[in-house]
Amino acid sequence: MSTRPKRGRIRTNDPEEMRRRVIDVAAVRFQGHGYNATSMQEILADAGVTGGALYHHFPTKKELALAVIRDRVGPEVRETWIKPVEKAASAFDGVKRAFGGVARALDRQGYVQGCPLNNLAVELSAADEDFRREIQLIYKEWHQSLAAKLRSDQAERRIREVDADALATLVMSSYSGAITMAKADQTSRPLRTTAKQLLLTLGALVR
Amino acid sequence: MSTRPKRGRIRTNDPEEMRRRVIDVAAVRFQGHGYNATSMQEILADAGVTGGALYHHFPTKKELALAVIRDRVGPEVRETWIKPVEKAASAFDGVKRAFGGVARALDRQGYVQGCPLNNLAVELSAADEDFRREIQLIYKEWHQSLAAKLRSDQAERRIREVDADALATLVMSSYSGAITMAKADQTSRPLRTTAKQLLLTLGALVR
Amino acid sequence: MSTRPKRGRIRTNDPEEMRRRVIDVAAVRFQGHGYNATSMQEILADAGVTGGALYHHFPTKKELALAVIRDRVGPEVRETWIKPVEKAASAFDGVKRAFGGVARALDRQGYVQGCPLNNLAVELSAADEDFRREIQLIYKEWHQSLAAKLRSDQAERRIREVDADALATLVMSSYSGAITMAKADQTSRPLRTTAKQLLLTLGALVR
Amino acid sequence: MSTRPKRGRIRTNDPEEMRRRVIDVAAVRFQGHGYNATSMQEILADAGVTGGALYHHFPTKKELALAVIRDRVGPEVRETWIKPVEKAASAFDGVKRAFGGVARALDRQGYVQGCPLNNLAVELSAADEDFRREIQLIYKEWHQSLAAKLRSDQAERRIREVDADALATLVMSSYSGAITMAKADQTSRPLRTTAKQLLLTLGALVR
DNA sequence: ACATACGGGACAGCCCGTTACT
DNA sequence: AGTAACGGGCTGTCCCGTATGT
Repeated sequence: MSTRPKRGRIRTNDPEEMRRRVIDVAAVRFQGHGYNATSMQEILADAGVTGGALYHHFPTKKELALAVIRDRVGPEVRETWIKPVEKAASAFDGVKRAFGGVARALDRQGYVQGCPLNNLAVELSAADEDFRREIQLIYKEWHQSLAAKLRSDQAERRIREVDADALATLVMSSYSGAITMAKADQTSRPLRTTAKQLLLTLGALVR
Repeated sequence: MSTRPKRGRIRTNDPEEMRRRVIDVAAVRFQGHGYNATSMQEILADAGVTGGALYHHFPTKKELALAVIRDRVGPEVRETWIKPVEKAASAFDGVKRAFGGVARALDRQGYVQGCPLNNLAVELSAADEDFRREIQLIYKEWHQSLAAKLRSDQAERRIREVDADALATLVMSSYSGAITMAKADQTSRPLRTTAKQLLLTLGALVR
Repeated sequence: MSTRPKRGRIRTNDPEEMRRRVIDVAAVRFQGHGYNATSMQEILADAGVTGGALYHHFPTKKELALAVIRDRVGPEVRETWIKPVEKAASAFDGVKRAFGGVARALDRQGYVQGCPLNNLAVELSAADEDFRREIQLIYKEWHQSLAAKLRSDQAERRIREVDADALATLVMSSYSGAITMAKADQTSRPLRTTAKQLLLTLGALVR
Repeated sequence: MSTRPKRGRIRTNDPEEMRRRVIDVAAVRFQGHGYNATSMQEILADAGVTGGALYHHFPTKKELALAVIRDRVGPEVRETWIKPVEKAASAFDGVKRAFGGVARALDRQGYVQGCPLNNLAVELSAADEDFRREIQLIYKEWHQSLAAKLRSDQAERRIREVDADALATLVMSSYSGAITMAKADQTSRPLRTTAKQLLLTLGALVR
């Protein structure tokens, strides 16, 4: 009547930690190979977790992916775009920092996996409405932060009048597309070139 | 005692047509659900082709996908971007037409599947070098056509001096990103907004 | 509104029994048709086991075959050769019993499938090193038991001096070859004839 | 209306040569991986022949294997056993030469694939009566040549009276088993040891 | 909370053989 | 005599999810 498990595995009974580990691994894999090309078994093995444990926390693969989007992809966009822009002296400056930060990160890694938001948006948003909604929320937050910065620039008369929403969209579009092209090129060049040319446009608005 | 095959289908021995049918179906599916989410069986059934026949023409799924990229995705980019730009009076005009054409197509369809090049680039170019190379070729062709148009505009003094290559990259980036966002929005709006704002930038160059 | 599974089978969660059933069926099939001519589906169906269950216990066909060699072929050689020889009054007697036992078994069955060790050794030991190693272990154990018996015969001066290792090898060779020829003949005759002639040789050693 | 083939392959129109090439390749593969583990496609590719051509000469895989047995395996046994025994001064001498020849051949090759007759006998003779019959014919021929030599030795009073048929069977059994064990050992040792010990037995008969 | 055992069904790829055609 | 196109069916493996048990 011993209570210890029959074989190997140590049982930690730390649900928070387990959840975190699983999501971390899943985030990395979904980012690296995509959602469909990643099997639950890969995640299990990598996280050092058994099926029972995982399915206790995440009843389906989809549920896990939604958690990844909410708890990892969202925060990452906030970290790489929203915060830098908010802290920056101007929208121009914020965009420059964000692009630059990502480009440097790509160069450090040596290979280009692309942006998690972009990857999942392309792979999943047409296939499943729940995924799409969750992804869309992040795009919205991102867009709002950029538009807000542009509007505050205008309010403080640092730049000429423009359609802040449209310009924010252009910034996001060009970033997203650039990172896709960087992935196809396996180089940060498209990202850097796009940044340079986009900043020329933004710079032209400065009074 | 009939002499026709007992339970088989009628054989036509028309390899070209069979190849065409398979690639067509595969192109649609890869575009709609992505490469990994599409099973060979789906393609078989949809194309009305047997396993043996398909295997004869495309020994692996990858081989089929490479054929799709070469024979369907490439031509489609040529049709929607390269030709319109070439025929247009100016780069500004070409970009406007291309964006407009795609936006109208999206609205006609009712749902947004995204751009085949973009979808496959995101899903496959980090996972497999052969895919990446093939995709990259299309990007290159697209970029060259745009840059060439910009340079000819400059040569004919229709626009101010700019870095044609960088500007072409920006156009491609913003288009690619816009279509991704349109997919996440299931609406042509991000595409139209991006187009509007991008064209403002291009318009500013016109003398 | 019953609470039992809608269409599934009853689950017993008896891994030992399930493993046993699968290995039993596999052993019979590998013996009857050979490893390569036996499909996993045959084994599934015959053992009344689902793919998932089998995959859980034996991730590959090879793994299953290794288990068959260890848990069925080895014991069978022990039963038909090693134990009879150990229990026998002399090596001569042991060899006689072993050959006789197998010959009688063949006649009872009506058809000759050969010796499992021999069959797998021929089919697999050149193709895969892991198989070979596992098979070789059984040969070694067999050889040791025979040589030990011969040496004890010599020690007790029941037989003349001979190279016990070499003689043990000859016994094994002639048995293995005889059973192969019995298979080709579908008759126990080659086995009986070989036994008779081999025992003449062994008998000549008796003082 | 040109008559030349559309693509690559050169057409030689030399049926004899084609047949020979196919059988050669098949013999090597059946010997190396076994009948069931060898695919027709491997043979096709290796022989540089198309499916149609092969199936023109051999309607089924089985038919091809039967041809291999008749035209390659049989002759090889004749070459390695029957002729050496016939030419030898005595049965003792013939057996010595045959074993020695094979052992040297194994050492030259570096790895042990076993004896083609033995391999096919084990893999196929229980599964298919046609194979068995064809294989059995070779065993019979082999047996007759050995028994005849032993009888002529007796007639010329070189050896004591023995049951020539039984002794021939023992020789064949021990050779067959020895080569199987050599395969499992991936060494010529079991063959050499068996030969040594068997020749002691035969030597004891010499007057 | 978590681990093992298990259910079914799908996956890409390969099999042997045949048929249309030159 | 020989080629390429093609027909179906089957292979081993792996999938996601659930049930049982501790």
